[in-house]
Amino acid sequence: MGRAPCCDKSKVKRGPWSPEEDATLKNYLHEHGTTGNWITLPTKAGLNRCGKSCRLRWLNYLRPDIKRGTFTEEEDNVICTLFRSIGSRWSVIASQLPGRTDNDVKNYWNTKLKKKLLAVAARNNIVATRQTCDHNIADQFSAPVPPKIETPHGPETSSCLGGTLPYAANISLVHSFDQPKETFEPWCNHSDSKPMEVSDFGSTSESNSFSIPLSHQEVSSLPSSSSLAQLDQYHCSLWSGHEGINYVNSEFLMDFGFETPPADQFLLGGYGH
DNA sequence: AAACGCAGCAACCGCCTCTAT
DNA sequence: TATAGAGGCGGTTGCTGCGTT
Repeated sequence: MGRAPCCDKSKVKRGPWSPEEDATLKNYLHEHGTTGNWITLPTKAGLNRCGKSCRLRWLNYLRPDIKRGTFTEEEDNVICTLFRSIGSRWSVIASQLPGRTDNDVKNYWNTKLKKKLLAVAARNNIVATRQTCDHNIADQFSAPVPPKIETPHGPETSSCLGGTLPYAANISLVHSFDQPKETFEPWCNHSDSKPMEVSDFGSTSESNSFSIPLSHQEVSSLPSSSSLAQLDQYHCSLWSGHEGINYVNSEFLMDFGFETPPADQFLLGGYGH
């Protein structure tokens, strides 16, 4: 027997929100906040809606800090990078893009970015069929070794979608996933690297690392097969750099329907160490 | 002008985790 | 410790508008 639904769907309104409903919800939240209970909120606010629907409407549309409009190239880079590193964890990715919602990021990925990446794959002569080439694709994205980026200011600002080798390929997961947690040591090829916010990613800052905060829930929700589960429970740190890079290129291919590579393959294709 | 196809996006569904009891 | 309810999330659906034929 499954869970009881959160509300009687036959009695609540569904579908697109009217401006009046938006105003009602907005006004109520402005005056009372969520009071910690979305389920009872619609009744209190005088809305004939499911509480989850109210929550979604607020988070994805009515929140005052929502950023609209097209995604910038920097945002593309962040999405590509994080998708490759952590997969389709849209809420985590969105948390690194101020004003963007997980729904926005997810829609953007599904409708645009994925196609762009497929186009890149096509340009690299990657045959996007499961039958022919899991290994072929992995090869294509992990080799040959890309040229080192000479700038002392970290990676160039080229789009991850633009070149023959996506910019995001220059991102590394610094932890060795095979290491037991107790001996976990962030690996970084730059002694002067320090954490920075992903929102700074793509800047010319000398720092070329960033970290992704993970809640306990997020960590525990990782699939058991994911070596990310071995990471520190609150911070999964990533570094980008121009030397000694570990490539995780095959990871994002799972979005194209390919198997997620084994954890140890995260570190394949690196060079310089 | 109508029909059709496609892209974009808002919204829903159902599962998982957390938390209170 | 077990259980139920709520929150949160990712996957998916379906509506709408626009472009093409």
